[in-house]
Amino acid sequence: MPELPEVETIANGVQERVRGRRIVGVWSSGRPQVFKSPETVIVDTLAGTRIESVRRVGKTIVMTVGRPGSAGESSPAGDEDADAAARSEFLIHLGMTGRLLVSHPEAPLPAHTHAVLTLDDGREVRFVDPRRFGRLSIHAPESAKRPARSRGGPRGDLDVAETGYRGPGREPLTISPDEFIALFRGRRTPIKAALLNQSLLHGVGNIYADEALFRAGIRPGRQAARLTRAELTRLREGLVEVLRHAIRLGGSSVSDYVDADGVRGFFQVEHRVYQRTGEPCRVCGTAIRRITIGGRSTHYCPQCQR
DNA sequence: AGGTTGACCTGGACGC
DNA sequence: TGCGTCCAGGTCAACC
Repeated sequence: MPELPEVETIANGVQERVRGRRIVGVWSSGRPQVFKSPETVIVDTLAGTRIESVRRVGKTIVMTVGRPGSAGESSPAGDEDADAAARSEFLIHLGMTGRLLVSHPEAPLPAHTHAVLTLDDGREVRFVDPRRFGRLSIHAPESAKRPARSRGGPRGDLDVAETGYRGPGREPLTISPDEFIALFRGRRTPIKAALLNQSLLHGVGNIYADEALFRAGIRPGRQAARLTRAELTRLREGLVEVLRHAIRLGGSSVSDYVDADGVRGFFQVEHRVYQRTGEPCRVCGTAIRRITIGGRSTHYCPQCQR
């Protein structure tokens, strides 16, 4: 169930713990389906690098590493291309059950561990995923194929943003109201299915899609293209509200799933409809209904959502 | 091309 | 107790 808020919390928690550390060893399990890039590429790319940052893009954790000694760490101004070449991005997708742990080496290795990064202080970053829906890969920087000069504008940090991993869709937390509305123009699919489409908005999964539709008072089966501007405006607001609320809750419990060696659940916002089939709506008391849309269980209040 | 469906996985819940 | 069955869902490939 890691969706945007959980992934954001984990990325922040891992970054606090490992930023600036050097990766002195890389181990992988050899489970083929977990590795979207060849394991040898992952090992060769990461070994000996320094962790510069860990951030979230959609549902993906992006670990940016630099190769010390080359231009990576601090190069003279005007050498951005060399900078980009010395930098790589390690993409970690947690799938359904993936966890990214920062552990001391003496902590027992959990079952279903697929990759371990050993840091220069002895700690380990461990990727654990029983169900193996998670994916590990190296993002090939686009600077290599980028045309000589990208369209004007200031250089520097912007350059990193342009060449770095951008994800398949738009960011729900920063997209403008007009751009949000435009995403659904002409979409004949149910709004619930459109919310789950990562090439439109990335980061929204089954839980927050249901919760956002409830807050906006919209039935999940409504055709996306038929929603009014007012409804889509409410939907964006409901989505941002529930995502931000979950991120706030996650901040206080981050150590439970970044530092823990045992299995812990992700934090739960108090769901209003998700997995509350048959229970009374918290607003009107009507029994929450469950249907299937796009092969996913979908929960809504037949009274509050129209 | 947009839309829809099923496969991939395993642990946990449930029924008998 | 133990076995079988079903369900959870993010993403991708295959199909319409």
